[in-house]
Amino acid sequence: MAQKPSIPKGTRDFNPEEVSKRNYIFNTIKKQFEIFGFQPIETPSFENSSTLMGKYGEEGDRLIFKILNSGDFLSKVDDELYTAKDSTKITSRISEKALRYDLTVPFARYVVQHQNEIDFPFKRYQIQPVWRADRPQKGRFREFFQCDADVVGSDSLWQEVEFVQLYDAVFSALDLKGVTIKINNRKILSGIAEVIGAQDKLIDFTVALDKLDKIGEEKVKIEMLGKGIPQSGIDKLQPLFSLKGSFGTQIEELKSILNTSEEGKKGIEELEFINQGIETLGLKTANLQLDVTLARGLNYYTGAIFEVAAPEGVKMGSIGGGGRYDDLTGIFGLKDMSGVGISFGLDRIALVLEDLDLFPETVTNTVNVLFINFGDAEAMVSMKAIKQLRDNGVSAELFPDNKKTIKQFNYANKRNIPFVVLLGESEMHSNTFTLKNMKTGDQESLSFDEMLNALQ
RNA sequence: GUGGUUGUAGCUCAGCUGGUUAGAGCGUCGGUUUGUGGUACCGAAAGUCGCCGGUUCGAACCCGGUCUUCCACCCCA
Repeated sequence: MAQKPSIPKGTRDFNPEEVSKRNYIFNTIKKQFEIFGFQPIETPSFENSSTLMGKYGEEGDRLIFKILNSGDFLSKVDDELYTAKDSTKITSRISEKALRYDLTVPFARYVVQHQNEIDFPFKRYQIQPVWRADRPQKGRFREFFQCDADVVGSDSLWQEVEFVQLYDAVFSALDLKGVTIKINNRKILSGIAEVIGAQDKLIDFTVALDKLDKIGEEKVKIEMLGKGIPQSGIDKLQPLFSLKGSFGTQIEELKSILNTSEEGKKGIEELEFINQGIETLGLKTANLQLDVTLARGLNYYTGAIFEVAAPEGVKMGSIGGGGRYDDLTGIFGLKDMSGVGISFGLDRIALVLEDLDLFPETVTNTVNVLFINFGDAEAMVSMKAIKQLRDNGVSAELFPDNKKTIKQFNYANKRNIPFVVLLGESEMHSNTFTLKNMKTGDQESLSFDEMLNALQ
């Protein structure tokens, strides 16, 4: 055997069974998106670098796959730049395009570019692959699918309520019960930072706070101190570390912490509105949980922040995330356009469903009936019957080669084909079909119409 | 990007402290007179032991690099 070919790290091939399973998830999500009134769009797999660079922070820029210019790209690099070996500067000269990193920024670009054709509020969904030059881990790939639903052009909090409902609807439809939808609000985080005198260190503060359940209270405090947050401020945070209980009790606790911060109070109001909406409307299988340590996507989120955790006992990073971004289209020059959206991590959801064995048995499509090949004369008659079966919506096929019957039966077994038709010399003469049920082993001699009836 | 980990037939793995022609199970293919299967029996094919280089009389095994796997950090779906 020659040297084995391979695929780049963090990418995957999908076999027929895997594709079927993934399509099942896609279709379920898509159906709910449409039921909720979202419309599909697609954007190119690569964008101008200038569209993407700088939108995800320094870390994000590093993880964007850059596409090398065509032609003699080095000719644009002068000797001085070349000798300096400054990767960042050289990159901007030799690469002007980059692979899509997420679906939100391209969507913002889309909205700005097509603002005159769009009827606002615009509810769009988008299911496409994205690429990140990350180091792969379990559930972390360099090419993966995101399923995004966003609304732009409305700052109504009913949208947030709707997105919580949408998460619940999708995960319920997938029979993935007990997911936790965590919610937080950027304004609360800003408010806390304000109260403890660390407005200018919001990101450092939240990054540290985000690690609370992972590294514990003490280490979080140490990290905050290290980032220059004063001890007096950290002391004020004390009630936050022991924040527990229901949505309502946590809100009360937050009110007392944030009573001096206007922004913080605004955040609390927003959370209460969303929570009240959800309490009244109810959720099918998901739980909504306030989590003040949740701090994702702060580079652009301005209000609500969402993250979905798999049901307890499943070891997996978040399977969904999202939030409100008042200023997103602002970076592309369109002011005062508020947006809010959520994302489903298809690949991780697939891993979780696999883990919990939640895929329906019927997801894998296989042909319904295989005709055994006994030679060209018989095959011709078989093909006529197959053509009629197909015209009637029955998936059927002929084994292409006149191999030993035992081989043909083995093939049917391996492909999980439920029915086999034997059409040999005697059937040809009597104008009948011997239909065998491969599960039960039963077989009977039928006319075409009887066979069609049995297979439909 | 940092630190660690993994890599032997299609798949899952074995291979003792480096020593002659690298093994097993499953799968594949062929056969048990090409009209009946998923279970039986017989037989066969299949590996530059991830790749490159080094140490050694000799390396799947030791050393270095590189790629890959998985994990932690970072970040994130």
